[in-house]
Amino acid sequence: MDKSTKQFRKRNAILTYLRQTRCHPSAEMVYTHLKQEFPDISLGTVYRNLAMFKERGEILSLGTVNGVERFDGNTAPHVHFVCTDCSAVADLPQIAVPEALNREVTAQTGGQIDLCQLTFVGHCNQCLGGKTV
Amino acid sequence: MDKSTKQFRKRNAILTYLRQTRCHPSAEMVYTHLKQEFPDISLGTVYRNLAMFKERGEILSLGTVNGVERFDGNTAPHVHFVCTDCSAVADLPQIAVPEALNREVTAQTGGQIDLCQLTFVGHCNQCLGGKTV
DNA sequence: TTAAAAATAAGAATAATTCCTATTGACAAA
DNA sequence: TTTGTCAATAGGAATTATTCTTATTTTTAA
Repeated sequence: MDKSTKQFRKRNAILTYLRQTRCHPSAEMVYTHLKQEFPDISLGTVYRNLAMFKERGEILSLGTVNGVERFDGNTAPHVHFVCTDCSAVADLPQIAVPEALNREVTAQTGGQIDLCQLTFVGHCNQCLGGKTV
Repeated sequence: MDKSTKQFRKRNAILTYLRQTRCHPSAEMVYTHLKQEFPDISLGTVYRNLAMFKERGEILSLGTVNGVERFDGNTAPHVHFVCTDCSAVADLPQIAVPEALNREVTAQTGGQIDLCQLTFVGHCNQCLGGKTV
């Protein structure tokens, strides 16, 4: 199976876009973007493929922001900042998630940890009014 | 304004339940529970009051688990474990969120941090099959 | 070219949440 | 006690995000 053929054009475009962008898009945002290259793409295709990639662990769901699910093509562990005003999601690559926690949590719960999400929620500089007076 | 009057019976019952329970309920779960004491309560009332408490910072939204928003009456910073199989949400009071991070994130983003959410996502002991073979 | 399989489009269906409007309950003034 | 007013609520309609279904298209293989 050569996944680079035309057969998977749209599917691949979805994954490629998620890996390139830094906006942590929603299904709707992915749809709007791909519409430029594929005017006949359907929202159902976007949802279906996002669910498949998520299932396979090729992308991550960041949970919902103001009621809309957001995705991230960067599966490496990193931290996010969410602005509840404009719904922007930004990476905080400088902040490290303490790694030892996974083992500790596994020990405490007796369960299996798939991923660890650290998210700071607040208001971004822009929404606060721009200049820090 | 005396909020302990009959006038706010249902509103207070919602907050009281959220503070007492440890199940991190959804709006539906709150509704089902309060229905016992208030058979004529409506789901709209639950949603409206949850939104109000959240707005005021009296409760927290933990984000969605399998598409359903979950709430927490415990506003003290603490960590959660989410099972994506049975949608259970558990507290991990032993695990501390590194406090110094808030300042660091504020510095990096130039924004304002309202809260910091650390969530471990995986499968609980029970859903894994119970016994650790 | 034809058949079979996978991917997709389109839109219907569903589920969670929000909105709207009439009703109820609380309280103060008469 | 009655009446007026205002906030809280019930009930259901409306909305929105997401999933499901079915027919069509595309791809690959023969």
